[in-house]
Amino acid sequence: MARKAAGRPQEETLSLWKREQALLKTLVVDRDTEAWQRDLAFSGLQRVGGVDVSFVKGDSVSACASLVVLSYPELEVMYEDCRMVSLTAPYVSGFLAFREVPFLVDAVQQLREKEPRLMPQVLFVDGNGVLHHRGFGVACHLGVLTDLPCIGVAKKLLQVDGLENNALHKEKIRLLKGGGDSFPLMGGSGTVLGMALKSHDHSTKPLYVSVGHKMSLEAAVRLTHGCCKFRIPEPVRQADIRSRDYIRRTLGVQGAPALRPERSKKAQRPKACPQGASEEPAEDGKVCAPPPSSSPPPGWAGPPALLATHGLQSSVPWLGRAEQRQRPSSWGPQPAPPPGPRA
DNA sequence: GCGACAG
DNA sequence: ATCTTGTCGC
Repeated sequence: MARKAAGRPQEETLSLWKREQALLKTLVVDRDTEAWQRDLAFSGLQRVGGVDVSFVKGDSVSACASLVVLSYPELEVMYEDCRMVSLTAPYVSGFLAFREVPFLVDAVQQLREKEPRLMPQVLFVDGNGVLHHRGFGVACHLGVLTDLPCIGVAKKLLQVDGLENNALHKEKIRLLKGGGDSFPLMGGSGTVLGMALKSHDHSTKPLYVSVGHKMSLEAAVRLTHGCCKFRIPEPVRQADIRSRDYIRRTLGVQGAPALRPERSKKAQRPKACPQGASEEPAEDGKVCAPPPSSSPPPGWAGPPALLATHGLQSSVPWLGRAEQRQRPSSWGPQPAPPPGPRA
């Protein structure tokens, strides 16, 4: 039943994915768009989110996608959502978003519908933003589709555009003094694609931070440092820990290494965690900062419309209209895309 | 054959 | 991403 999401996609699929990335890339905003991002203490920032996808050992399709929201600056978990999913796309370097982003968008969408007040004001994404083969990594992709500020945080340097994890690079890392120290990662064209950040005093390996969406690199690096109790930013670390625990709990009992659809109905219940003593009626204009973030200009139909203009259909869902969210897998043994400028 | 390879 | 226990150190 569960098709394998293994093997390399056909060259034509990769070509379509590249076009999709190129189009959506035009929607990326690499500057600060929110007031709190420019404040030295991030005043106004109250909720930071993190996403991650963990995998089942011997299974190439089963995984757990998680979205967590933590309070800032306390960094305490106030919302957690873990769900088992069946991956449809294989992992291909440079196309990570097509494998993981559909489920993350779904998680954000569900939060937006059921607990809008817990919507994070920024999302930390496990992977790169503009530090990418074509300048559009998973953090940009998720940012554009959710319209949320996003920060790309990778644990390893993606060697693109002239960037190399060579002796010189390693030496620069060695020269980082304490937590918060960083150095720019300049691509061949002289553009700064990201920053290598020593996330805390006793960390040897740096973090590779890059802009995802709606935030400047400077603010992204500063906030990343501000969210690190350990090497990995707490939002992503919690998403990782909890998604792995979820897999252990789901597979631990009943032994068999198989997915269990019957039980998933009851198991995938997101939960809002009580925060300190804030269980209030909460009317709209309370202590909280203004709703999520700005919306696209009126008349703007969103990413799907842009793609349609160019004869493409979204490979991942979008949070606009329900009818847009149909079959996420359009790259399988499907007929043919709508008439358009194909090779 | 060799090197690269976010997660 | 995952494979993997104990061990050394603060």
